[in-house]
Amino acid sequence: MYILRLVYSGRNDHFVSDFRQICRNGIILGGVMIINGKSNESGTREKLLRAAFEDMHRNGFQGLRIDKLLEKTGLTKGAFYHYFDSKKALGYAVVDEVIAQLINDLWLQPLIESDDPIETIGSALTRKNEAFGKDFLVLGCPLNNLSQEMSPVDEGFREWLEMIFKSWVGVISGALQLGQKKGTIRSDIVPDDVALFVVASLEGAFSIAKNSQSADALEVGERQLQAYLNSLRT
Amino acid sequence: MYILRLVYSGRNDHFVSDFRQICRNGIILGGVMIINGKSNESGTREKLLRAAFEDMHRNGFQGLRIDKLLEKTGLTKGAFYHYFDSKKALGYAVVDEVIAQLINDLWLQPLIESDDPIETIGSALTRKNEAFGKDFLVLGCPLNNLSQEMSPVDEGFREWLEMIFKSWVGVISGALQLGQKKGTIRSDIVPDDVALFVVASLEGAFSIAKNSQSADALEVGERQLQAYLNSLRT
DNA sequence: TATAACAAACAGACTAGTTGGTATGTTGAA
DNA sequence: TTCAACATACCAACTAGTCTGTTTGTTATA
Repeated sequence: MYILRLVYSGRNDHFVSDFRQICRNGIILGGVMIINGKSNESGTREKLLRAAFEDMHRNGFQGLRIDKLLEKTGLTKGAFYHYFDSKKALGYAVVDEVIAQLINDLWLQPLIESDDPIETIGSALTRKNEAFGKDFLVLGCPLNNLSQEMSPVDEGFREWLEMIFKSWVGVISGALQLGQKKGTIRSDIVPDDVALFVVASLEGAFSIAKNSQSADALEVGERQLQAYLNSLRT
Repeated sequence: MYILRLVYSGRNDHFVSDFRQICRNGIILGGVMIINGKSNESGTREKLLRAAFEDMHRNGFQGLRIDKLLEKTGLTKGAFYHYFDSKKALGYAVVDEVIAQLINDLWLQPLIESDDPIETIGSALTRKNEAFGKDFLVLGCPLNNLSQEMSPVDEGFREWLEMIFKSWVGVISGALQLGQKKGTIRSDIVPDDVALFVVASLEGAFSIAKNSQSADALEVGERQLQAYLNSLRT
């Protein structure tokens, strides 16, 4: 297992090309880096991380209770504070090692390798629904949830999550730019703007689906998004 | 001041027409009703409500602290529990009397009276930015925030907020249907789906703007949304 | 191979501070 | 005198974090 670490440089053109390099090299390059880390042998840390992710997904970071986490995992305070300095450190680790990973696996990697961004986004939507069960429907997008909750409260969370959002938008934008170069995407659209709109409408649909606790909103949103994306084709 | 109370019937066609009636009559009709209520004379309740809304907007309902609220308003526990049975009752009241009101004033009423939905949605976006300052930018949409936070945690909140969302989507859909009848909106689009997509993309843009703490995302989102809406014109 | 020295990986009781909520008292107007 | 509208003191439950062990594995040395 590797630990993903994205650092956004702030310049989109560089960002995307650098990202491509990283994925080949697996090292720090330009604005983005991936640090290869080794997982803990014992599994205790991973157990805590996974359980914390689940609880945070359901109750938010502020709703996460360490005692409940330990009860759930069958571990103790000693074990917890051996691996994490504080509750906040655990939260950061979840963002760093779990949520960033999910976005990377589902969206970034496939898009970086893609020649047809619209087709790849569509397949990401499909894979999302296949990979994640009802939990993600009812509980919403972990990235969006945490961002909503923690952005006004904690600057550390906010910056980390913003980085992930920007990576996501940046990669979609890069894919659209590539499409423009190849002539498959209309040249009159602004890739950065469209990419942001894609992510926004997706997160919004997620949000409403979470509220209504049904797949309907998500399906409708994705269908409309697909229609919108198809209108970007030449 | 009146207290808005929306009850969604579940049928969109009925919903919209009924809603039109209510707004004329100000009484209970069909699936939706508005109950005229009188505000408390003393102002203490309103002071608590307003302060609670601000705190909930910033910290969420679970982050709202009664003690802090009382400190802020200069009131005491006695005053608080005189007007509200519990913290949750206060939360419900904020949804019922503040948030629903905001959505109603900004979106529902204007759209119900509108002949040109696309133009009206655009003007709502403009008015939104004028009426609400930076708070709404950094703190996000109150409806979306609370929905995100409370939907998985408390069924009461969830249902109330879902009702507001459905009213919002329903009214947009109704306006689009009217546009279709008048021939100003393309007949091949599905009003319900488009309406949901509008709300979703708007909430998503709000969400990302909140995370990045800048108006950029919101402006981009709204611009893209406008472009999308214009493509629905005949 | 036996053993001392040491460190990582926990276990579990305890604490200081916080939180929503209650019980009882006071006051001013009708 | 009655009652709404508060004020104040207090409580029980909860919560992140600490402190002091104990067990288990590793490593150096005789």
